[in-house]
Amino acid sequence: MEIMNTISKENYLKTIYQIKKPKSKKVSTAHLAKRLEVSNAATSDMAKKLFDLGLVKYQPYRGVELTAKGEKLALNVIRRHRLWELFLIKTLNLSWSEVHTEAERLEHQASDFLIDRIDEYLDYPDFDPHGDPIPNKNGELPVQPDSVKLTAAEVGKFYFIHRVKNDDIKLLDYLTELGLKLNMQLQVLSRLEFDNSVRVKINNKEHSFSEKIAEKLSLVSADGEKR
Amino acid sequence: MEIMNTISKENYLKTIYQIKKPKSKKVSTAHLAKRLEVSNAATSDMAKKLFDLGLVKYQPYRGVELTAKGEKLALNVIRRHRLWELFLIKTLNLSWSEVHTEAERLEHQASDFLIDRIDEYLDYPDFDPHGDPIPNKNGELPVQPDSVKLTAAEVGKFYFIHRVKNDDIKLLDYLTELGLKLNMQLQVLSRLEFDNSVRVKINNKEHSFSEKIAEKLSLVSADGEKR
DNA sequence: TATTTAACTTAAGCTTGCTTAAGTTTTCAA
DNA sequence: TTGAAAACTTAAGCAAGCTTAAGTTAAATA
Ligand SMILES: [Mn+2]
Ligand SMILES: [Mn+2]
Ligand SMILES: [Mn+2]
Ligand SMILES: [Mn+2]
Repeated sequence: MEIMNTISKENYLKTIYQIKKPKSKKVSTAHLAKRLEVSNAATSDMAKKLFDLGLVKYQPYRGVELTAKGEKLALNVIRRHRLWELFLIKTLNLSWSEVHTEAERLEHQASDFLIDRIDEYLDYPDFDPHGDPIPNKNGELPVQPDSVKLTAAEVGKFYFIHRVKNDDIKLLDYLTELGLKLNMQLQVLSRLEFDNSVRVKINNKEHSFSEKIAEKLSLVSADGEKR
Repeated sequence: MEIMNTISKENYLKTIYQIKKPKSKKVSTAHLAKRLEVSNAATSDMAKKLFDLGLVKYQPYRGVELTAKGEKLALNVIRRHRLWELFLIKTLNLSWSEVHTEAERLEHQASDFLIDRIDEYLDYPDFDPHGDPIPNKNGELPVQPDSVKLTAAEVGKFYFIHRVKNDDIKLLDYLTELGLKLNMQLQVLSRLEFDNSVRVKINNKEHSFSEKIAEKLSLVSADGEKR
């Protein structure tokens, strides 16, 4: 078993990394299948191949887990994805959702050389346009600031928008439409007990977000900073 | 037979377009095979598939020729390639050969939307970094200026470097090393009858190019222009 | 024009990454 | 603790894009 690096394998590794929980790092093949929109049979099959390549631990009926080698490759795909996103936003000024869609395909192309040049052009950024951390070329993640989800933010306090989960393109488009951008300041006005929706003030405009949306927004405290 | 657009098919179409002569547009499967570095059997096989898709005319033992539909697709791949090249040169300042290698892979990725945004960013350029014409989104090529190859240029006259054939990366690197850039002015000093090598002056430095190199350089007359 | 050789195609078979259908193994509720 | 249901895997098979080996056709040459 030698060599690898196909688009399909890269997507499996990346997705395993994205799905895994911090504690139990095991990912069921069925869960993987759902995310990748392929049959369960296909993921079982691939699990065996990735195992033979030393990229995952795998025991039938017990799910997969990335090995150190597999995780490094996964982080490299993620790095490529996020650098492409930031690069396209900086140069072509695309929107959150547009950039994500393109990066989904470009992440598998581009040599390491090109990615490093993009990294250099962007001055070695720590975060991508959604606030997601960008692994460096050694696969190390930048230190992340303390953040809370909007669902858990304190009423009355001021925050900066630090990260927007980009697993749903519709949401990204909606937030873009509202004029929301990363690093904007935000004040939590109130939280409705009935449905856990949150009222916030951004740029002197008030917005109400459902719990489902609030869950996707991560904030860092703006205490002692410019208001 | 429906749908298409795989990386492999795009490369076949592009290569057929690149190989074909202006008069007889037929391309032998063996010639294609050599250029694509696959077996003859593989190109015969693919010829049938492209025929079934209505992208080439093909009769066994008679070579292939692009249909209008096939040519349009080929030009679109070429458009994507050349816009990527120019975009990467403009933003990241890569060299001729670097940019060509990356574009070779990126040409198959990127949505039409992204390509149009790159086109817009570059202000709808007519030529790529090697002086190759960039088809517009309808597959139309820009009007090309009258040019001569350095092999046929007049001794004593002044020209601008208009185009450098980029089918050999080693050559591109060599020319880059010499400091050659597109649109530079050049004077033909002499031509040696023995081997058809040419002496030229560029930027007040003299260079001698073999016939093989001179053939790769296209020039436009600099008459009546700044010297 | 006949025959040899070069050019090209077809046949058979491989790998990758899928699918559906037919097993297994786990899990969980009784 | 047991058996039905859920979760997962294996088997068989397909399409794409290759390969090598065995034809076939066309071209060149005598
Ligand atoms: Mn991907
Ligand atoms: Mn992102
Ligand atoms: Mn290509
Ligand atoms: Mn070019």
